[in-house]
Amino acid sequence: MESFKLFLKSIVPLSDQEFEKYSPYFKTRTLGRNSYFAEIGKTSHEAAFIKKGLLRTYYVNEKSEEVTSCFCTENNLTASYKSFISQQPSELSIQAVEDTQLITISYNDLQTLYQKSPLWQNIGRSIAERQYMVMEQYASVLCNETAKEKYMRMLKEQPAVVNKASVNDIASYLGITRRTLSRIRKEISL
Amino acid sequence: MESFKLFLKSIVPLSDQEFEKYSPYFKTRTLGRNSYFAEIGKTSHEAAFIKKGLLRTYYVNEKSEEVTSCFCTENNLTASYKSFISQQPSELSIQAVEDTQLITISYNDLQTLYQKSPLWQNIGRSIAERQYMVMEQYASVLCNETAKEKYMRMLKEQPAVVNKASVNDIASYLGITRRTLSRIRKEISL
DNA sequence: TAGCAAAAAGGACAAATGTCCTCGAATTTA
DNA sequence: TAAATTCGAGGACATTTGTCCTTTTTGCTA
Repeated sequence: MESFKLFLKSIVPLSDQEFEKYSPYFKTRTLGRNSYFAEIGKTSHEAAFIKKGLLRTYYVNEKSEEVTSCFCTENNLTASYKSFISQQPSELSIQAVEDTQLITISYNDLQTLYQKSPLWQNIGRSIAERQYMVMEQYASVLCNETAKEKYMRMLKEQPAVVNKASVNDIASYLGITRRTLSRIRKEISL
Repeated sequence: MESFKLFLKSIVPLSDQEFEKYSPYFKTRTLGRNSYFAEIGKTSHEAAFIKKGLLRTYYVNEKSEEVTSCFCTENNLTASYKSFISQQPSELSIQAVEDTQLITISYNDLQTLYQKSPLWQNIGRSIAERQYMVMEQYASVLCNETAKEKYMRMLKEQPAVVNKASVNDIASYLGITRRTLSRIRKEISL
C-alpha cells in the first residue's frame, strides 16, 4: 500500500493517520497475464491503482479491429472511467499485458468516501483533472505528429511499454499500421 | 444566466435558490472576434461558460505553427484547464473565432466555492470527469481515422464549427494539411 | 527437442497525404 | 475605392503510409 499512499500524497495533502483510516476500503488483487480488469459491454464496478505490472485498454472499431487506446503503467490508475463514473456498460476492455498487482476500490465504496469526507471529494476531483490533462496531452500531440515522431516520442516517454507490449498493440496505440512501425524500427536500427 | 443554470443542472441536482445564492461569483463578459481569453505564457485566472459564440484553443509546435487543439462551442465551458487548475503559465491560447459572450469565474472565487460547499466540490469533480470523457473520445477516434473520415465526422458532429472556422484551423484541428482538406472538400462536392 | 502456431519483419505495389507553388476571390486597410 | 493582404482552391511532384502477401523468427507445447 506504500506506493499508493505516496501516489495520493502527490495529489492532495494527506497524513498517514488519514490514509490508515480509509485503507480498509481498498483491496489488493492480482491479475494474470492476458486476463481482464474490465470488459466491453460489462459495467465496470471497480477502479484501481497499479502497484506492479502493465495493462492496456482497447476498444473494437467498425472493422472489428482492437484499437489500443491506452497503456496503464505502474504507479498510475486504471479504470474504464466512463463506465465506472456513469455505471453504464463499458466501451473499453482493460487487459493485463503481464502479471499485474492492483489496489482496487469499488464504485459503492468510493461514493461512501465522497459522502464521508470532503477530502475524498477533493481527491476525486484532482484525479479527474489529472486524467484530463494527461489525455489532453496525448490527444493534441499524437494527432499532429508523423508516425516516426510518434514512435520516437513513445520510445523516449514510455520505454518500458515499448519493451513489453506487442508490435500490434503499439502500432494501434500510435494510430499506425504494423507495417509502418516495422519500417520505422528498421530505419532506427541502421 | 439561464443557459448556464441549465448547464449546471445537467451536471448536478441544483435548485434555483442555490443557483441564485452563488450567481454573484459569476461575471458576464464579451470578447470581440480574434481577441484572447487566454494566452500562451500567461497564467489563466479565469474559466468560462460560453453563452454565445465560438472560440478555438491552440498551441504552437516546434515548427512555430499554430495547432488548433479544440473548438469551444456555445453552452460549453472553456478554459486553459491545465493552467487554470495548476495556476501555472498556459501552454495554450484561447481566441474568439467570432464575437463571444462569456460567463466567467475567477480561480480564487472557485476555490472559495469549493470550501464553502460540497455541492461545488461535486460540480468541480463532475466537470473534470466530463471534460475527460470528451477528450478521451476525441483522442481515440481522431488518431485512428483517415483524413476523410475525420472531416466527415466533424461535418456531422460540429457543422456549425465547420462553417465558422478557417480552413487552416480546421485542418490543424484534424491533424491534416490544408491541401488534404481542400482535396476532401473537392471530392465531397462532386 | 521437434514441430507447430503465433508474432514480427519485410518485399512489391497502390493509395493517401504532404510540400511547394500559383492563381483568383474575398477581405481589410490606407 | 484602390492597393495590399489574407485566404482558399488546386496543379505537379515527392514522400509517407497502407495493403496484401511471403518469409523469418520466436515462443510454446506435446
